[in-house]
Amino acid sequence: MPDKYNILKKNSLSVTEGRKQILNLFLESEGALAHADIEKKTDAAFDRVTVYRTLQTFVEKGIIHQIPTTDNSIMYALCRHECEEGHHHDNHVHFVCSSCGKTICLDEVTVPSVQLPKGFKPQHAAMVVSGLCAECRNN
Amino acid sequence: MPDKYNILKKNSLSVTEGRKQILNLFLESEGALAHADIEKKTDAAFDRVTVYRTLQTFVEKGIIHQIPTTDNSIMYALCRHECEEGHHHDNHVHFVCSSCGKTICLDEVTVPSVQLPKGFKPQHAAMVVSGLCAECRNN
DNA sequence: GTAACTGCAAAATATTTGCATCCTT
DNA sequence: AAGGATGCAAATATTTTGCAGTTAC
Repeated sequence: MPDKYNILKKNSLSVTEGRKQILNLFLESEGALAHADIEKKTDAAFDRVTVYRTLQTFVEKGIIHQIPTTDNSIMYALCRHECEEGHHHDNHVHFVCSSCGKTICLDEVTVPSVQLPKGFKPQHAAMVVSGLCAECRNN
Repeated sequence: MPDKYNILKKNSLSVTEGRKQILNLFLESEGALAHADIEKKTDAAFDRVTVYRTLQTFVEKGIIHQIPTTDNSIMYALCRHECEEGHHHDNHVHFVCSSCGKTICLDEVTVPSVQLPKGFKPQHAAMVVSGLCAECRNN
């Protein structure tokens, strides 16, 4: 099982209180988190700037990945599979529930490849599906 | 061919100078535009607030659609096909060139459907592919 | 001890809201 | 004339930067 300490060490990052707690939030959360979520969940124990910098560092190291949104925010989620610096493997579909608002990584659903028009050279593809999650559907 | 006046009329919007010019930008542009692009291209002829409100109105009416990004911005592009209020048909793949930065609607490439885990009910899917566009590839 | 990390202050940017005025119909 | 749209001012929110002090190794 993933361990805060080892994840940080493996990425040659100093093990600090802030990084441990923020990483923990991701490990515990089933869904993706936005910058604002992290501030709330840590009860503003850390400076807003520290949160920005921590998220940026985690993305650069490939510990978390960004999920595109349509509302001027970015969602972040753990990279479950092997991610290295500069080489993310967040090649899975993301789901946003329009009822509860949760953003979930569907790790087992791979982004299908598409045939692009002549000349285009694809490097990365992201897919976000919105709708009702299993829980909200039954309410 | 699409006509500014008719597009606005059809959506029961008053035909004003700002709306005509902003709509024109979209009609002329081959790619998607961000709020900032519009300010630049109109040479700040309109108040920043007017641009916000115009974009919001256009999205609500289904004249343009939003393209999700991973950088705290939203790109907007014309809905080429039939879009009605609340019912967008922007069911095509978007391409972002990592070299020139352009965001392009690949109207002819449909977002493939994926098999979601049990219980999830999909309503809408967005797909953004990044890589090199046809032009940048040859440079 | 040194390099890396954090917090604070402040600047720069971006977005929203209210209201008076102007324009479209 | 009436309702809708715009511009301006101002409040709010978000993100970035520099630097000094603190912490991890």
